[in-house]
Amino acid sequence: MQLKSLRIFREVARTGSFVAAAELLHTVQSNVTAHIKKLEEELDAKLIDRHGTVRLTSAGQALIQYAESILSAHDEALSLFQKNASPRGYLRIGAMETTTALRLPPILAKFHEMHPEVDIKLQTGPTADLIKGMMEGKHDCIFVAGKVNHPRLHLFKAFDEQLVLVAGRHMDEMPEPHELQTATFLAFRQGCSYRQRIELLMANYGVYATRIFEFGTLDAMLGCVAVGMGYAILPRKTVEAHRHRFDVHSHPLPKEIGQVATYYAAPETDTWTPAMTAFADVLRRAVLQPESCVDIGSITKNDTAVHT
Amino acid sequence: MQLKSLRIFREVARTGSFVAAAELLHTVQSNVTAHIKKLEEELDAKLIDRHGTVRLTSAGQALIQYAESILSAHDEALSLFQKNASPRGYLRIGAMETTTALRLPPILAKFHEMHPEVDIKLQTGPTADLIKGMMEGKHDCIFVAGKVNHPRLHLFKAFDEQLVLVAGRHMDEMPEPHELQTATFLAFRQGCSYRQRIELLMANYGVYATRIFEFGTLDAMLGCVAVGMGYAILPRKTVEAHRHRFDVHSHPLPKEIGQVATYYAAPETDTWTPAMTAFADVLRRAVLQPESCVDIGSITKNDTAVHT
DNA sequence: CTTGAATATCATCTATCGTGATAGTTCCTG
DNA sequence: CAGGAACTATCACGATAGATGATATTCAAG
Repeated sequence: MQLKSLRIFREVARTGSFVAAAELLHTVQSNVTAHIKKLEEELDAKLIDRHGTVRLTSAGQALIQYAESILSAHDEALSLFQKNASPRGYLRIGAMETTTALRLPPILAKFHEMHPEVDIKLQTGPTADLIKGMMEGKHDCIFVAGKVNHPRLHLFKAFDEQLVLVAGRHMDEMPEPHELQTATFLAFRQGCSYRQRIELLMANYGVYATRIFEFGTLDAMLGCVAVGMGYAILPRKTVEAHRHRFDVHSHPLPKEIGQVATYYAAPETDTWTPAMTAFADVLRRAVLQPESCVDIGSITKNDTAVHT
Repeated sequence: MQLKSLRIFREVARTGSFVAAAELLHTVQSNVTAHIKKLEEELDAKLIDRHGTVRLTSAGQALIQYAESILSAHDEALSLFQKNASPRGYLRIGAMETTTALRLPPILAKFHEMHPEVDIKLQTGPTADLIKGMMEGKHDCIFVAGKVNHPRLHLFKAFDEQLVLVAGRHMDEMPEPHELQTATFLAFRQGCSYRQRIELLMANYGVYATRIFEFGTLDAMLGCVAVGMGYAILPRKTVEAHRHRFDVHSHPLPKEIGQVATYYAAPETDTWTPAMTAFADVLRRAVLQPESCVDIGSITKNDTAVHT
């Protein structure tokens, strides 16, 4: 059985005529006859009663239901890959907690506005998990800290983040090494690249054993930092965006440690669904012209200006 | 896009190997490659990541969902026509009110017991409507009074019915012509063949204008006959089956009028669904060996023997 | 770097499909 | 009932696409 045959069969059933079906499907009548005949032979049942008026037999009526569902699924599948059509289906994005909180909302909003038929599935996790997840096909694309050194990867820098040391008290300058050595650090769970920065920072100060508490969410972490539980390392914009809710203070990290880029990574473009292509377009445009998107970072900066 | 290609694609996705898929589908590896390649060209997207381990890309994962639904519908359609498999799908039976009430229950019960996966749709109506309905494809098969003189019809006698004159009072012999002439007859609506018998009977008696009330259901008709509203003409077994509920009396009609056969009619066998074939089998067996089926007629005959 | 297992490519043969001409229906009309 | 119109079936042929086996290439592990 062939999809072509089912298409022809359906058209014959709809129009009630072999000739009409042939014209609508841009072929000739004899071809219609041949396809119907082939179907009938395969199923060993007359599907169409051709005595005078063309009508479906019982067998034909039984088949037409399945033909409809097969063909509609087929049409849907085709439309999913139609390049010029509005993209549909799923888009499974993986992103770090901080990126999700700070950077993605305006971009996702813009994307959803432009392509409302795409179902977005956003999953957060540390960089290492995200990369693994994408390799295993669990994410279509990911936002991670730093470059991913993997061949055959579509990769571009999405955001520049300035990391700061966050504490519950005001800091005029970086804390002394001995102070940091005994301090507790709050970080996301294993795999978060910012966490590696903590260790890098400590190493700079000659400190190698650090006490690190793990947190799953940004809110929990900032809440604990605010009450003085310890230090955290986070993007400056993230801290600023939340400062109106948490009484936290920050101090810039040395440039070579504090500068980190968030990259957008996805498999090669020829494996993309149209939804992924559309998302990459929106993302690229938002990154190049940040003004065109609502930047919640800048809004909250103004907000918090009142509080600081 | 072709069903074959989707089958191959699904198998590759399941097994994670071109070679394994080829073996399972009884073909060669190069053919698998070709089909996948064709799909990828048609959709203009890489569906499978062949680096080391074979895995679906985002595009592949998007497609596989549709492939599954297309193929499962296809498989269902095929199984519907599989001759040796247990029949499934719909069976739309049309039958006269009296046949439905008296003859069909044991047969339908037997059929349902043997083929529980078939959905039976039983519709009642007068003979003329049933024939029209079947010609229009609304019924798969019908039970009608008398032969249907149409070529290309599968037709066989299912039941012999003995028609009787039914009244609310006892009749030692046929009522006198003048009695019948002024009487009211109760019949099913236009198209019922038993109704024609009334007119035939009247003509025999030289009566041409008869007063006929129309009823939609057997119960309503018998109820009205019981309270003396008029006469009815019905199969003897039908009357007997209901006599314990209605106080009605009957008298045999003259043989040439009273003898009527119920025929089973369906389009030619090559238009049948397996469900229809199975039903015809059950029916034929029940007709040939009435004992093998529970005969509600005979049961109620014993029941009513107490009442008469 | 080599090896083995897997996929891609290629040439070839075969089966299938689409086409146009023609033959055979059915139904309507006079 | 004959003739014609409209439709479907059949057929032969050319084009296309599919299946196959041999061979080349790729990839990852040792």
